Amino acid sequence: MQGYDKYAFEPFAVTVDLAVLTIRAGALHVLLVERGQEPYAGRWALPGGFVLPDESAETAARRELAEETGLDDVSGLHLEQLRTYSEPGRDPRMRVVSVAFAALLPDAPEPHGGGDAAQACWLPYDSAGPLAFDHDRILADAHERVGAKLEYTCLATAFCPPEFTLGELQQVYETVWGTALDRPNFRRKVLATPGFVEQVPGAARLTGGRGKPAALYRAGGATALHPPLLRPTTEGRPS
Amino acid sequence: MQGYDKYAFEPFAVTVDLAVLTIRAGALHVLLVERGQEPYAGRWALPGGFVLPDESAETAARRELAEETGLDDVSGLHLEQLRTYSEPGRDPRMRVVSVAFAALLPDAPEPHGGGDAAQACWLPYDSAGPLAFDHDRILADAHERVGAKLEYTCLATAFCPPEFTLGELQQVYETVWGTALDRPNFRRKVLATPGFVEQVPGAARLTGGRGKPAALYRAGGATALHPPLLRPTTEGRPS
DNA sequence: TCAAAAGTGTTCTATATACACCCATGA
DNA sequence: TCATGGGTGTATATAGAACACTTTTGA
Repeated sequence: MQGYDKYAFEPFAVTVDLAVLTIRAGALHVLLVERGQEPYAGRWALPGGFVLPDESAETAARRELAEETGLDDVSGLHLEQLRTYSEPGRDPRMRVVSVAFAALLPDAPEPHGGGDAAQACWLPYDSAGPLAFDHDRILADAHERVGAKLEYTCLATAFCPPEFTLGELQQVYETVWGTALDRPNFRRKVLATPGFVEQVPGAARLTGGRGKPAALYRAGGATALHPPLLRPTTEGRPS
Repeated sequence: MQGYDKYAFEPFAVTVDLAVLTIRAGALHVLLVERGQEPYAGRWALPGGFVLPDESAETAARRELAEETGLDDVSGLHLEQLRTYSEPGRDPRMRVVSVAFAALLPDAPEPHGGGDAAQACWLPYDSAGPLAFDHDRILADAHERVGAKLEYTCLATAFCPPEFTLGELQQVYETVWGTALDRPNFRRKVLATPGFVEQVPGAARLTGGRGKPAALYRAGGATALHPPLLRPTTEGRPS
């Protein structure tokens, strides 16, 4: 750690990029902004921005999230640091090191379009065409990470409103993983894990217009899932 | 993304910090360097350094690893990005954003002490007292991450030399997790996972001076472990 | 011939899976 | 009364844990 100040004013910009995910109408959606300037003008990109001098990356990410979504209170939302992307050529203009985050939202309010972005909206994950910069990679990493964490953490409730049915919780798993799950077995697994969910006494909600009203649950205090809820064998997932 | 150049010359330094782990005499060890200057002069710290203008964080980490360990070829070693630490006050001198990595080494050559560091050596993980900066936290995060990845990836072979016995592989798990495992069951699990290890035909090695010589194995091609090799229930591990 | 370490086999139990079935509600 | 979604029960297969046992080597 000699020569500490030698590179102190090298032109490194530090930014955050956010993969904001939600579930709308049974499909995974991403919050994207349309770029107004070169490079990649007119292309979709992940929302993000500079880390300010007195901010941590997490603080900057939460600020950007609030700006882009227009939500009053983003303090309770799940923000997960993915990794940092630092390849020298990832931004053609200058050296930009970007700390990427995944954010999980329960309901999907229409984005303000406020903040920096020219235009912001929710797009289905599958049709989120080629994005600007290396954002395709970041988005794929976010999806993979979230999918993996559903297996061994209680993260799924972050996609749900404060009160939800077990059917809605199951839909989170099915949507993120892209596989169907056996409802009775899913139910047993979830209820057998202490602290995953806790029932709201007496409450019930009609989900599809028809059918028996479903009991409502809240997120419990647990964070880890023991034993894990493994996705149906995909044979050799990436690490 | 307006005002792109506004903060371009804000004094952000980007560094890498490495938690270099190995197993020596059945105990987890960390590579540490002694700081020669303030702040934290005389204290142990994780090796690390600045990301150069034309490097990615991964490249910088590998360069630092080679400098600190004095190894010729660090290209095959496992380097894993942990996360980025960016709290404004983490270095009292200036704004330093650090990308942390965990590196896993098979055998433990005595470090050169070359490169920047005044002195470098291996210390047992448990007696790696209070480190400089937020390096205690980084080291703990590295341990947790490696422990978790042993469960569902073939990462354990990264701690082993090119040819190893199943007993040595088991010792990796036991050392990192701090728990004893049933040898017959461990053996079956490992051999039942295709591509985890492959036997070196005819080769055998005497391990403890006495006893039956153990068959030798090489790391296989697989990266993921299906089904996972879960550590004995610790009830509610962190996410 | 004993201790130590490798390797094999067997039993018991917990968990996962795949269903069949019943319940409550709106159309 | 039928379709729809919620909730319960149960048989079977698979995987994990515990432990007894055999094999091969050096002292």
